[in-house]
Amino acid sequence: MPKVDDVDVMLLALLQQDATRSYASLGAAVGLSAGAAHDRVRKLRERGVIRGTRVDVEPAAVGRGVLAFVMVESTSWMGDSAEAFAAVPEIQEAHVIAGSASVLVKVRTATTEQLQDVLRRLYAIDGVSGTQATVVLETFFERPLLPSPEGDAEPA
Amino acid sequence: MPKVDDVDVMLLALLQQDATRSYASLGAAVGLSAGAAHDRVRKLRERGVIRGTRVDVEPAAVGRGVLAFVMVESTSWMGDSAEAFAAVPEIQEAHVIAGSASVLVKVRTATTEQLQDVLRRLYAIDGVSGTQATVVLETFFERPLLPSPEGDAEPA
DNA sequence: GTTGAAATACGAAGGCC
DNA sequence: GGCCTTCGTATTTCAAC
Repeated sequence: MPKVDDVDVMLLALLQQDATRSYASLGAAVGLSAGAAHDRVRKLRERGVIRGTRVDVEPAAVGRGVLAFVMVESTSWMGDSAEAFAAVPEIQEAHVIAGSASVLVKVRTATTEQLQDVLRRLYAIDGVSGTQATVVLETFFERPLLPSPEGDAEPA
Repeated sequence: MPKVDDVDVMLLALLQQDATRSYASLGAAVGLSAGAAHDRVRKLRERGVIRGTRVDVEPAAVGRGVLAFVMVESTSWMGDSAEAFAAVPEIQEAHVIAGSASVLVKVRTATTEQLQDVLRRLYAIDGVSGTQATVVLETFFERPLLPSPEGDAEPA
């Protein structure tokens, strides 16, 4: 199984910024033909490096303007509780963490009342002994993993 | 300025799952022609409801296998420090929060050594008085805002 | 990895409800 | 105003080199 090389990383960075670009312009940016660029991207998809292509939706526009992070404390091992958290649709992310709390979840709701209701449903999960919610006042930024390619890929 | 209606939400949900779908199949899923679906999606982009289209990259494949959340405490107002956080490329998200800490950041690095280096750079930001890092042991899930359409959109 | 050709999808225009 | 159909064009996708 081949590794991700520099050209692959460049393609990934470009596609993280805008996945609607044509393979022709993609190839031109990294010094490849459209066919070769297409082939590389196809292989990145097959290998699971690219997990999918999705639109980025403004949360407030779909009634999810309130963002909060919740530390979920528990009395028992939570490693098998993924589905219990997934059953709460307002939870966008759930991570098992090292530290005093067991699980950290990222929650988006329309209102703080709905946030409170999510906390209630979190308490209802087996083993959950407490929650500590932190409401976000302002999001500085949310961005892709790879840095945007500022200089072009192909110097003379 | 028109609101986002039910059909729009369905389109957004489908495009959050897979933005490579054709407008024809998209339209079929919501009971519209390809042209009408295309028109709606174009307007959603124009209005900023769709902020962009991006590929979802497996972090471990690009040397970002370590995930941590860091609470950044400060002695002064951090509301104007967005660029200072943005200058650290390993920071994927930065949010101003209510509570004892001032800023919550999501960090992805290759190793815990690099995570330590990020903490060092956070301390170097003006006004930062302390950090509290929480390392993620396992990610249960990270998913789009809108629930996946399970039943089809067009019952007989 | 490149080139070239066929199938497909995009994106715009015009008419209809 | 929103939706449908049609058309020209660009893009994808696959073949052979």
